[in-house]
Amino acid sequence: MADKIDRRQLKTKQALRKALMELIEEKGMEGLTVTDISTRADVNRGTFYLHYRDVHDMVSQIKAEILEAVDQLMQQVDIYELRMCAAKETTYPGMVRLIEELERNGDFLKIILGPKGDPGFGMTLKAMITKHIWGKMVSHQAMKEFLVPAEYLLAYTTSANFGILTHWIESGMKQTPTEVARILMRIIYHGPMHALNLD
Amino acid sequence: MADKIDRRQLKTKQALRKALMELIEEKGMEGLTVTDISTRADVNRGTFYLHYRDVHDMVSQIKAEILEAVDQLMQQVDIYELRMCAAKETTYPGMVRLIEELERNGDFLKIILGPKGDPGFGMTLKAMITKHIWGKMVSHQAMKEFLVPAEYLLAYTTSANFGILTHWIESGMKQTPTEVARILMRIIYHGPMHALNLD
DNA sequence: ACGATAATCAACGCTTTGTCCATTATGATA
DNA sequence: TATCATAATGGACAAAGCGTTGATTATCGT
Repeated sequence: MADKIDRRQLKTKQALRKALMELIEEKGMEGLTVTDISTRADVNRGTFYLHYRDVHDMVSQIKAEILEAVDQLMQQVDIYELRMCAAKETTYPGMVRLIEELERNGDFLKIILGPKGDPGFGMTLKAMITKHIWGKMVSHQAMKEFLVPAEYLLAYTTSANFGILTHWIESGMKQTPTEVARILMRIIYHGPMHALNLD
Repeated sequence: MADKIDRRQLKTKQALRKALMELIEEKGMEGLTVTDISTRADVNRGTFYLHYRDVHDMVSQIKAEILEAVDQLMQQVDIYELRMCAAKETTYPGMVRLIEELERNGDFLKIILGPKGDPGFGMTLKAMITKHIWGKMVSHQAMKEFLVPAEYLLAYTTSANFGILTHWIESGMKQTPTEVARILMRIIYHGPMHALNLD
């Protein structure tokens, strides 16, 4: 962290990263080649190998950065506050911050979560949601007799909320993070049926 | 369809397909090579090209077959019967049939829906669920004022149910199709909160 | 200004690809 | 069963990408 001050490395890394994003957007992840990336970045092919082992390694590093940031923000979520805010029909600030972080990486996420992206990334995100949010909620309940196995309930809620977020991202992030947070909280707290206004 | 009676073609196709599944299971989709497949299948590499354009094309054909079958079964789902069965706490036969079809292709689905699989396949499946089941349900409701945009409600319910199915597949299909159908119908009809037994 | 090191350039052997061809083996059919 | 059609084989081809190397040049930090 301390000795990454050489501008030459930064410049080529930025160039490579920019080229990667462009190429992924144009042709998807499939058949993405080192030659392509370095050519597009106007960087010698050999130089690529001074920074990354291969294409997969490069993409992995970017994914790791984003996952790290998201994990930190999720860790700070307080379930009690979350429920309180939901009851009061206000948006929980921690959730807004989380969604803002997603928005910040919108271009990459849209691709990596899209049809030509990396399913493993989405699964890791889902696992985070379970770990930090829904897992805690369910375990908090006194272990009553569930009508369905707890693991399936977790799969349900986690997928549902993840689905909302990916829909937002894939449909072009037309709502503000605050609006998305409100949608999420309403469905989370009141359930989908109530959101349908059927009660 | 009528002129596919040459056993030679069938045999090599089967061999190639078997080899593909084995290799995917061992090394994932990444770096899957024509040479690998034909070698494993004990088939001349040139012969591969008599049947498929490349690896991607081969996988696509298998995906298409499964999607075709699933689509047909979904098309036959009758929402009214589905709701009736849910109310009576019985399992809707059409849904069981659907899940049985998934079970039949379990080995392939587990890989294609897994972390190294093809995200596009899952998205297509989700789109089918929306089209055949949840889309109809929501559009059936008189268009009341939803508390959240309808598209997000669809994203929620579709992802949720898809999440249950994938969890079942990824965790090794330990429940019978009938059991999964019951889990699905309970959560669908009563909502996740009721499934938690919190009412 | 100088030493360190990042980036370049050219070349290497290697693997896979997709496409040939002539030849052999096998299935369908009369 | 004999015959014709065609599926599969084996071998070769150029093209492309890979990962690495060594000598050289350019740029950075101090």
